[in-house]
Amino acid sequence: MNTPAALQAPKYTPTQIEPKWQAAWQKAQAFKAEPDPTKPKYYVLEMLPYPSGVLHIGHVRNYTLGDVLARYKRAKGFNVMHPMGWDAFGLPAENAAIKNKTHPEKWTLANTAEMKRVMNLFGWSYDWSKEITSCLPNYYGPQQNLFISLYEKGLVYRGEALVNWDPVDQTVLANEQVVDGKGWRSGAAVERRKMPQWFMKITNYAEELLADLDKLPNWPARVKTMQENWLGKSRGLQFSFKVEGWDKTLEVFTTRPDTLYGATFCAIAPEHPLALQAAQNDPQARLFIEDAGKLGTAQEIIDKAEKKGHKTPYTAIHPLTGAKLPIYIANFVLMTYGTGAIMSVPAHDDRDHAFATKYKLPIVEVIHAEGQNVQQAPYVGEGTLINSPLINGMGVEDAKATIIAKAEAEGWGKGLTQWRLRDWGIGRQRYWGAPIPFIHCQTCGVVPVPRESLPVTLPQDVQFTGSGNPLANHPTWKHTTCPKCSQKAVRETDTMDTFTDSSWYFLRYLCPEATEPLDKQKVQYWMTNPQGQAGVDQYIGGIEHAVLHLLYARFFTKALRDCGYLTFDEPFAALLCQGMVIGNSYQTAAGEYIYPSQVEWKEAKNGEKAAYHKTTGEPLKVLPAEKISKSKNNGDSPDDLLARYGADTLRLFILFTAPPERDLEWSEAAIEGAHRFLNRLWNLTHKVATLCPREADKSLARQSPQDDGGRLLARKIHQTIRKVNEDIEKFQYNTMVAACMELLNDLTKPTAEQSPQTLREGTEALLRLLNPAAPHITEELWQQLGHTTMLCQTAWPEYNPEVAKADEITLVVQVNGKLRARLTVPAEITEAQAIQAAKLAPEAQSWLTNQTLQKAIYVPGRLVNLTTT
RNA sequence: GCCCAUGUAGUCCAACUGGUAGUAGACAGAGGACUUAAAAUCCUUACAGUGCCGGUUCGAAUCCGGCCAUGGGCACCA
Repeated sequence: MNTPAALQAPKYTPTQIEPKWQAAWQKAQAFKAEPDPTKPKYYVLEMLPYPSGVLHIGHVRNYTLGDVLARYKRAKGFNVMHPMGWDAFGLPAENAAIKNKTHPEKWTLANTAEMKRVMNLFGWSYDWSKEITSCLPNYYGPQQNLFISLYEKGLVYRGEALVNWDPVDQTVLANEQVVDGKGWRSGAAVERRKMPQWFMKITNYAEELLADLDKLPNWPARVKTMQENWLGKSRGLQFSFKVEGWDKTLEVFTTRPDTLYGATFCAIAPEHPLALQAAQNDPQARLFIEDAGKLGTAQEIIDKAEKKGHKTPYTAIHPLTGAKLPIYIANFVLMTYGTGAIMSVPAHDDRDHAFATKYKLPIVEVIHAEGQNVQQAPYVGEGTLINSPLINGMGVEDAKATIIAKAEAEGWGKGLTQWRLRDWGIGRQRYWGAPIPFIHCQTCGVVPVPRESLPVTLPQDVQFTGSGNPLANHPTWKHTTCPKCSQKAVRETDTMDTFTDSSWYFLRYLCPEATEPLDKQKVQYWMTNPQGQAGVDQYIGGIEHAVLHLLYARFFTKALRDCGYLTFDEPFAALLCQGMVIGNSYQTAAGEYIYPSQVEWKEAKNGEKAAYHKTTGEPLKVLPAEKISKSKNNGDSPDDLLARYGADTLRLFILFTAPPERDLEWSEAAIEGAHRFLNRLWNLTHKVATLCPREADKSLARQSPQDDGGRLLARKIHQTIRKVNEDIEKFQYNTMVAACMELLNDLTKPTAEQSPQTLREGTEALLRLLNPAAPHITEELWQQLGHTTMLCQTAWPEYNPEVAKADEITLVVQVNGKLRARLTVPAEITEAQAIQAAKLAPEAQSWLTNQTLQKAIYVPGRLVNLTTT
């Protein structure tokens, strides 16, 4: 049905129109956001990227989701804040510095420039004047200022932590740098080592962090559950064992005091003082502790490792029975949890059972349940207490209370609320992070850097050898004088965990130029709502941040509130966690990761397909799909796709291909479909521009077309407007795009040309609905249709419920739950009429004859289910 | 190992949250039209499926229990 007009239309060339409109938006400053009391505000935020240098498809997904919302809300009349920046500190820059001899700052800033270039090609509607870069002093300086406020509030302290120590490189390793118990660079076996460390007192806020989850109805339930489990509030008994052969008592915490009579041994962490004591006269114990240390600090590794123990000469005296319980040093007990020691009840705990079986320790059943044999498998459920003189016959809860009361009365223990959450260790022995603004003085101790001397900046002339901490190794940087006594002193050489940078960036976006860390007025405008919930109105980011980043940012908000910077409790009023984009990774025999674009699939002799390197032809190992990451190179830069299809196609495709929360295995297979759709939209609009002259002030609703085709088309248009509205509000962007495709299918039917005015209205509505998803082509076509105001400054279309209303529905007739007939009935049918119609439905008759009707279930607008006896 | 999710045609996904499983929408396939031919475009169209086992219900893709597979997190990757 190509009309001459459509044939004459210019070809859709994204490479021409996309830069044109990007320039137009920039010239109009269309996305600039400043406080405006006359408009409701809307703050859309996407998680800021780590500038690896490659913008991959996961970013494209994240930022397109946010951009649809930002553009939609602008069209709805909101004053929209939509900023972007760079989480620019972190390990990869330092690794690159060691590998390529480039300075981390040079490497990082080159990466941000490259990523910003690509980001601009996508037409995301950011106000770039709000950009922050966390590795620059104008960001981390204010952060140091806030850090000192937190210190003054008592929320920062020095403590000790266990770290992965690489004895060859003399450096602390991140968990990801430990591979099979060895340092990834040096290959040396790691040692778990205790180090002085900076902490933030997040545990002060444990109760509030838990309680306030209830104030976040617009967060995904799964994220709240994960945070709740992470906080891990539990009620239990902390008590002490007297120890034979030791002058101190052994403190343990248990959530199962009811099983106290079932305790048959104790287990202590390899770093426990009693373990160290035992090691003094026992070389075997020393070896065991050293060996346990090789597991490193990662919980996963410790949990999965074979449970091992070493018996000490000490015994703990059971507080109720006086029994002597052997004390084992155990590789699965960690000093950083609770007291670093546990009572072990093998009959009713999985790990204890495995341990007891291995070392042939007694297993004493104290909770009985039918059909359970605790000698074979532990039983952790409810039951009746046995073998426990004080509490025999009780249930678990009563028994817990009784034991706690007894311990408190006799003074050997007390009931206690325990949290799984530990304080946040924020110090890093690395160069590429915000310097912790403190000075160590021999006489005055640890002294904060005076605020007027901030920022404490990183030195530029640094050697990156991979050995030790570059800041500590720098010849002059750390030497300074004490701000209190003016004596010679040294700077702290630890830098901050990069999670610190991302814990408050959403506030600094609102006032990137402010001399104070935060401009209270601006923060107040953008972060609070006269009615409704305070915080970022919609935060969007990957599910991988469900716990750490989001918990730290929540903590920071509460801490800054208590320091007087903020007036609200929670940073993010609503949260959308997009699913991961995952992809296979490809590895050469040498272990190098190859980008998917470099991979070619060829048929091998046995008929199966195998992966080969495109240029070298070398066979590649295909690894299972996982999160696209910079270390695995399993995501291509979308540059190539952009050049072939344009930004609008990519945006539309990524929205269309799956609902936002769902994980997505990357495949380009369906991208052609999105491109085809835009081409059809292009051709239709050019046809409409010539066929259907513009009648500026006639709205479709008032026009009420007379003919049937026109009326049906008008209905479809208004149903689509309604659906797109609903879908955007619910983030169902995939079905939103599908609805637009449906409308286009109707608009391109030959019959649509019989109602030119409706056809034009429909095309215009479609352009407006698609604008948030595909902003460039819709702007261009809007202009082609004769409009002079940009779409990004045009209000959202309204739908008319009268026009959208259906007048007939399909009524399904079931007999005993089985589909037997479909009837077409008027939309406003009553229940009685519907049941009557169902009983008379011809196709249902054979199922109803000689049957006695029991009841009729009516679901309005849907079905009637007739049940028989 | 522990915590949290997910599982529907050959593929990606719909299914108004317990009510017609697909004339939701696409990709791929087949056939046709147009073309000297190809690409592009348009038209027509087959196939078949709720991971497995059990339960609740008039009715289950949807709720419950168990299992399997996949993904995310596990505190120094971000």
